[in-house]
Amino acid sequence: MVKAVPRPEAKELHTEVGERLASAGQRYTDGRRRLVNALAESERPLSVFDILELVPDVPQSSVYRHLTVLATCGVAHRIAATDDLGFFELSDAMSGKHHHHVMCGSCGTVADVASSPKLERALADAAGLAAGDTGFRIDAHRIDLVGTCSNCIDK
Amino acid sequence: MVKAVPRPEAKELHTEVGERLASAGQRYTDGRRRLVNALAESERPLSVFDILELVPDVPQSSVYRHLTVLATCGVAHRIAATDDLGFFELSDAMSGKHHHHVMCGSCGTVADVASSPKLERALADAAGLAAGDTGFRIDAHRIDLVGTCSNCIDK
DNA sequence: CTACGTGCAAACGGTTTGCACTAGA
DNA sequence: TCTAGTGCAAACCGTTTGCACGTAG
Repeated sequence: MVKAVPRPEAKELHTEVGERLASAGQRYTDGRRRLVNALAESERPLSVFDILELVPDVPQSSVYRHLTVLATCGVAHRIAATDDLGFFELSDAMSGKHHHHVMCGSCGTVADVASSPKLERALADAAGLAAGDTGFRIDAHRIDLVGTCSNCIDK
Repeated sequence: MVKAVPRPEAKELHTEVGERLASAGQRYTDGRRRLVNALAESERPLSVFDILELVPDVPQSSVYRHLTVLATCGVAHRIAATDDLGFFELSDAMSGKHHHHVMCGSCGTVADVASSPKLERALADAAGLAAGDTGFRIDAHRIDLVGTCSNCIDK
């Protein structure tokens, strides 16, 4: 089963988001609040299509604009999916949990997976090696497990 | 520095690709051969734009079609980039090396990074956990280190 | 000879943007 | 009041596809 990732209290979350927006010279409007709620209440990343279903009275273009703004403030971010569809979720700083993703290669569903200290340690080592090899400064990592969801296995 | 990932001999590679295509009822034509060469000779994944520069006499639509066919045969595959641009590379089965990627969040450049036994072990554990948590069957994994390339650091 | 491959140009679809109007602080 | 937000519709751009011709096997 997919476990719901624990989120901070709704009030706390909105305060935090409001502050982040304010410090970027942005307002926390109703549409943005509803969008944040949709992301917070979902236990998995949402596509823009999902969001439009959950918040039908916000037009597409606004959803994209809001997501851009929220991403700039570090509130939300886009995750790379298997296909061309973009998925969005609240960032680790908001949800309070560092995690990775597992995605279904068949239907494109994405779910969250908690990380582990062991994995993170191994990743830190890998990042160090990569930095030496390539001259990159490594800022973050992304792990996507690709598989088949229980739904698609049945078929 | 980015190390060139060792590839099998050019002849071997083309033989292998030819066989894979044949068993899918596909022909190994000149355009496809040139495309495979471009991918094999590059030490990093290529965007379609890159490919069009390297193989200018193959039209865009053919590049996409070839990539689709090669992906179906397991010869090449698309990797998820930070932005919306698609990058392609020969699959591990062709290059003989399992590896991951490091990508520049600023300019989008992607480079290859070798994996390590330690990292792979940690990943296998993580995959096991994820399978239990989510009911997914895990088939593959993808690690992308996100950073800034030496070129962009200088700026 | 026949099915698959190729090239062109038009279509597609997710995302972005220009513009005129509204509303938060 | 004054700047940022919003909604609509059109533009964008990477990718896909239909069709007629070419070519590998």
